[in-house]
Amino acid sequence: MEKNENLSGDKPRPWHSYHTVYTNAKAGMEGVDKEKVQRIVYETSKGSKYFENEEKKEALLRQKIENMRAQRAKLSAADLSHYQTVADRRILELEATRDLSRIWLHADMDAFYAAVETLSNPSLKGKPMAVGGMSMISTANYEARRFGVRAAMPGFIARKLCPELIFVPTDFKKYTHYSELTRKVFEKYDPNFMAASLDEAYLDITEVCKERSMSGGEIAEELRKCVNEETGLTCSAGVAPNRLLAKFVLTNDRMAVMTFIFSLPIRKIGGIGKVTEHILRDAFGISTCEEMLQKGGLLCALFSHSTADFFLSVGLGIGRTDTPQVSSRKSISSERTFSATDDETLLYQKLADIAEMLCTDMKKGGLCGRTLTLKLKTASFEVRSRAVTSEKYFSSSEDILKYASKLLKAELPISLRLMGLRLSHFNEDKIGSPSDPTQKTLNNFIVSADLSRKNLVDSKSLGSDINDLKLMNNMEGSFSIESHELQRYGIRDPLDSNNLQDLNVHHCTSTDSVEAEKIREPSSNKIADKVITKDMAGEVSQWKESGLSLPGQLEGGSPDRVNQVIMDNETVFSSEQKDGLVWVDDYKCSLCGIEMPPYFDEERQEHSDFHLAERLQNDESSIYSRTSTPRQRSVKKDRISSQSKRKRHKPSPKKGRHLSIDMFFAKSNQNF
DNA sequence: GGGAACCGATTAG
DNA sequence: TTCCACTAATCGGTTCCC
Repeated sequence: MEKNENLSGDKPRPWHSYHTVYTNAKAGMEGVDKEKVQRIVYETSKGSKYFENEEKKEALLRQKIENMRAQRAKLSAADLSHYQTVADRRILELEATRDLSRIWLHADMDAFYAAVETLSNPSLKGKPMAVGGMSMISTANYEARRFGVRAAMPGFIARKLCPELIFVPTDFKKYTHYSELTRKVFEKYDPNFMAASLDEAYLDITEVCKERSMSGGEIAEELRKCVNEETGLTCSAGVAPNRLLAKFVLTNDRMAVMTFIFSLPIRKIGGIGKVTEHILRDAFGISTCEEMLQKGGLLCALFSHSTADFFLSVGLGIGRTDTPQVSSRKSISSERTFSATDDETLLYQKLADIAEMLCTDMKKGGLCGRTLTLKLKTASFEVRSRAVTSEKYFSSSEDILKYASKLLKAELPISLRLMGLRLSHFNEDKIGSPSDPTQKTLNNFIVSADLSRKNLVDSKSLGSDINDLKLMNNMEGSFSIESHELQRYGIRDPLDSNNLQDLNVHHCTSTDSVEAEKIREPSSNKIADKVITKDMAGEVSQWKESGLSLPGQLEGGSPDRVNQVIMDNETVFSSEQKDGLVWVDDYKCSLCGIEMPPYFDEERQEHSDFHLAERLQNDESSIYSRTSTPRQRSVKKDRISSQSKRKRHKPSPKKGRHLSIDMFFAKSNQNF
């Protein structure tokens, strides 16, 4: 059946062009009929929205690669010579940092979740089994892997590959228990070990090796036995001079490292994923780590400092050897997938649920944040994010939902299959402690100063003459004036309904100072109803039609909350009175005499904010006048909504003509 | 020009 | 029958304000 279809197609083997990660080698997948797996995955996916989106992404990647090839072709002989010199110098500098004095061990539990499930239900032994569900698999045991089934594969595809596959739902309580048992073993070898996940850890075993006069390999063997005795589970362990290579077994000898790394495919390196692999291979002909060094000049010419640095380090087999300080969490998020819908009532209800989930997690960690990011995945699998930063730190579900609703509202109408909320920019203070924006600003100042210093140190060793590389990013493509550029010149599209949204956000934020104070009132501490009723949804559309901001009732429905919200509304709609401003004859400012027609809504509001700010500045008792004026805030928010507007006109600015050299390498400087 | 905020993209488990 | 998750981190680009 499948063969016939393939034969009748234009291309004899169309699945070959469908790049998935499922055919990559993974433990237990040796001998898998890759072509068969690839074909089944293709046939199962073909025609779906997901598939179409993947095709779009691949087309963009091909375009990006073409673009890089074109840039590469533009380099003159002089350029190439220059960047080769840059690369050579950088290689020498990196080589000077090589540290062969440490021994790092990487422990990785074998098919962890599946193994734990088999331990608690021995009847699963020997049968193909996967932990997860029809939508996604977390782990597959080795019996299932022989069929091509693997982690991060949708369950329904896995079932096509292996019809007798047994599905076991995830049970994190169980995995956490076993994880703790393994960590007790790890602690014996390195009290400061780095846990990479529930089933993975990096250990600096240098001291243990010295104390016991044992080699890294011997310690690794002992640790594996110990883990097995304590948990009944098996694990793999690699040993190397640094964390970049700790998944392999290498001695602390430069030649051993270089010999090994040279023939190593780049995809084996942590931080190099599917996209980077394709770019390096198709644009530069780089497949092995050795080629990273051979083509170092090109990499320095066409990539950023840090990226080129990472590539050269990979070519040299140099990775991190220090034990980083325990870093605190930087963000917390919650997201949920559901059947795609454009029903606004339903979307607001789901948003309220997610806000509640996030709030619960925030409370567990005692966290407060001030930047809320709304993540959206459309019915066609396009992913977007929209963020807003508040002057004050917050963690209540009411506050989360308030900001989230504003962000979502700007995207409507839309058909979504996923929504998520992330809170970041944490306050170090715990919930319940008095909120003092001035103090927090100071904290932020100290933190950012530290970060700046760190970045400075990190980049100090880089050659400054690579700075001009950034020019390369702007070389491609022609320019035309688009919506965002119009925005830049202060020209607004009168037909853009989002101008109203700008106004909405503006109205709300211009009163943030007043509202923020109110939110701290005891009444706001009460838990509000999270579910938006149909009636309330009706109000949503009413407010939408009116082009005014969402009233707070829609963001929390308890009577206590309603009182507060009414007060908020008063502040929203009467801020002009509060600063004493009246538009004489609906035209002239009563305070300074400036003339502004009634339809200059936004400009009028900003003008009103100006007077309000002026007044607040005179009021020394106002803490907000010491940190950020309403004028400043309103401008910020205006920018936020402007950006949203731009995206709506041009959903993927990076996907169009402005194909610059994007960043590809997260984590590259962290773990290695 | 530097910094902050926002956004999209990549990676990993 | 089911039809591609969730959490976290990071980086480069862009825009805007000071």
